[in-house]
Amino acid sequence: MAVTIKDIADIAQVSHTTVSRALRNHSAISRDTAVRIRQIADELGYVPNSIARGLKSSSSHILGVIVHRIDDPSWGAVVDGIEAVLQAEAYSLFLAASHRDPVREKAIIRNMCEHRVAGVIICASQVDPRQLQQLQQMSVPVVLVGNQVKETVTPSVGHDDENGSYELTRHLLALGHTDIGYLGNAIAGKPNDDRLIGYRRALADAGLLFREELVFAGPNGLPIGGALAVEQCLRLGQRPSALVCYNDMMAIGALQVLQKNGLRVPQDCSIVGFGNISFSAYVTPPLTTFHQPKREIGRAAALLALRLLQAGANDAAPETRLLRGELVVRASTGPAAG
Amino acid sequence: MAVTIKDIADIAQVSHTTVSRALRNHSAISRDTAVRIRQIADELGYVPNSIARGLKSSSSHILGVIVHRIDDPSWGAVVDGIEAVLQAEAYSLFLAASHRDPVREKAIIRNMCEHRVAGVIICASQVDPRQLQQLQQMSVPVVLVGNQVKETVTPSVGHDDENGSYELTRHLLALGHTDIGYLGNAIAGKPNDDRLIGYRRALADAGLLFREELVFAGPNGLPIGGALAVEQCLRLGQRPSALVCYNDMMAIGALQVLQKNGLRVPQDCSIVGFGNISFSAYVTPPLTTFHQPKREIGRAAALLALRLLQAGANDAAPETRLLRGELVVRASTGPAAG
DNA sequence: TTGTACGCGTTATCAA
DNA sequence: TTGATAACGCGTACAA
Repeated sequence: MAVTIKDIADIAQVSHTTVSRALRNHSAISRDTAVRIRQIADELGYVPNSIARGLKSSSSHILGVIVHRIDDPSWGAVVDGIEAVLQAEAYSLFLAASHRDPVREKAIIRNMCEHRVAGVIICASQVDPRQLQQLQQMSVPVVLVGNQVKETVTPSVGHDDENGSYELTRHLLALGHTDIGYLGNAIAGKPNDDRLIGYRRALADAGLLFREELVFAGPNGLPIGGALAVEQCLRLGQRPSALVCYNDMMAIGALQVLQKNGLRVPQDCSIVGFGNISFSAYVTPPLTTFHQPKREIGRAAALLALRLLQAGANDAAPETRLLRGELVVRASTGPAAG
Repeated sequence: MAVTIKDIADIAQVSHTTVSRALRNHSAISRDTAVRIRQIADELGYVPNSIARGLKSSSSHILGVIVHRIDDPSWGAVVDGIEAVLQAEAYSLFLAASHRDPVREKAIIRNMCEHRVAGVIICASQVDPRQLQQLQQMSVPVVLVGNQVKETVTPSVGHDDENGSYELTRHLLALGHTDIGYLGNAIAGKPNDDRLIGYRRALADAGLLFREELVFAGPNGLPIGGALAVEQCLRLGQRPSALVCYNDMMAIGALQVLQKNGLRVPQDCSIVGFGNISFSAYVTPPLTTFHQPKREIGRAAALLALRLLQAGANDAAPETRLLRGELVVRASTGPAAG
């Protein structure tokens, strides 16, 4: 059994109240007793029980974070940013992975409610609105990261997908490309839509027609998804001189397929990713991409969540912050041939 | 304020004791009242307070996990494996990142003690023994993953570094290589030592002399570390025909430098990594490496931790499990020239 | 400056 | 089958 303030009180010959106050630097305690009590506490190896404290104060100092997968290079940095803020603010982090399974997601949210988390940050999830309701009913503030739902009344933090895609496409246009394809992610929802919109807007701004036949969709956002999408593209006889990919992983998969088919990148086909995951710099050729400030997004989400739960959830203006990234030009893009 | 069993009791006109029993399927409760009470609980949206339950039962159903960084491709999968087991066993996961900072690490462990975690899993950390003592004093079982300390009395799970390195080196030897270099990680400690041992043993078994001048150390286990190590190697005029790298990230960095210097891989120099991170398959050429069953390691660590805390920490035989991986041959290795 | 008494939400013991 | 009461460890009015 762990040491309690009562144990300390017995030894110090005072009441447990006095011990409680002494350890929490309460004003109305004589210096002598405070010092004496702290020394005893140290000797006994006293560690306050935050479960008891939480019960009393009905606040857990825990934030829940839900991701799809923990070993996902695009989200690890976001969680790392969240964790950094929480650690600085003496909050703890409850992490759970939904694996895109609604049943699991429900169980996770239930579990977090049972543990009375002070807030929840949900990453890139198409959350069932009923789950959110559950949280709101317990007046647990929720912050979405990389919101995937169109109409949102929930505070969220993300990056400007449309802008990123616009800049990437503009980069290719500036290199003289006119036949630019888009390799999308069929299961991404809103981010994919937004990136497609940015791509189309850039084309339009350059006075180019949008061509439906240059848009392909992979079954997921992994290298295999990019590989399948580009294979479909090649099979249909399309040979765009440049490809905008939903993300870096898909671009990497597409890159491999192009090279396997004897196409040189960027001489025969330029290619851009999205996200600037660390490995995008290490493929051959290094990938031109759009940097998402992931750690910053995580930090912003955590700060927003903390602010919401301090505000008492009453004046929770459903704020949405979009952080901007920046174009990272590497060697996978080059001038259009001819 | 959330709904409590007392609220339910008031409405159902019973005592809160009865409510507690009804909700927990206690035997001595009439079917009628049980059903009635459960219905009221549902209507009110009752969610049990596990803080209160934890205070009463002095068990938190929380496991703490400490990693260096959350966005680390080598550890994400381990944590994902841990999380999967915990979720299945209705445990929650407390995640914290130490960033190799002893001060942070201390604060993290303190925090976990305050939250009365049922157990702690520490990943790849050179933990200060005094911290472990703190945990043991609270009789919190600890499981190490990828133990970095030589003499261990703490249960741990890991992979067989020496064996992996041995197999990789043997693969190169079988291809006819005799000048094989080793690019180590200066800050890795035991894993690096073990991998070096495996490399040396393979050389010895093949009747080759170990040559100190073919061993180089990078300042870290990142691509830049591999790049610096191989640059040092080249600068010193050494031209091994094959390189064994501490891990995949270093191998990727080294690969880039070799190619930048006009050396073809594998024709001029074969190279192997370690770990089989997902991206090792997507560099050019795809990397020959040694697969570590990371998710399995995570699962094993979680299961071990749960077993220890159920055993009551008395008969905690300091078990050490080493999972074996397997050689993954890709295109970065080829026959020795000549 | 210190102590008494109570409550946070739940479970367990004992009695009815 | 149900209820009254105590207890988990801590914080805090209120009293001394």
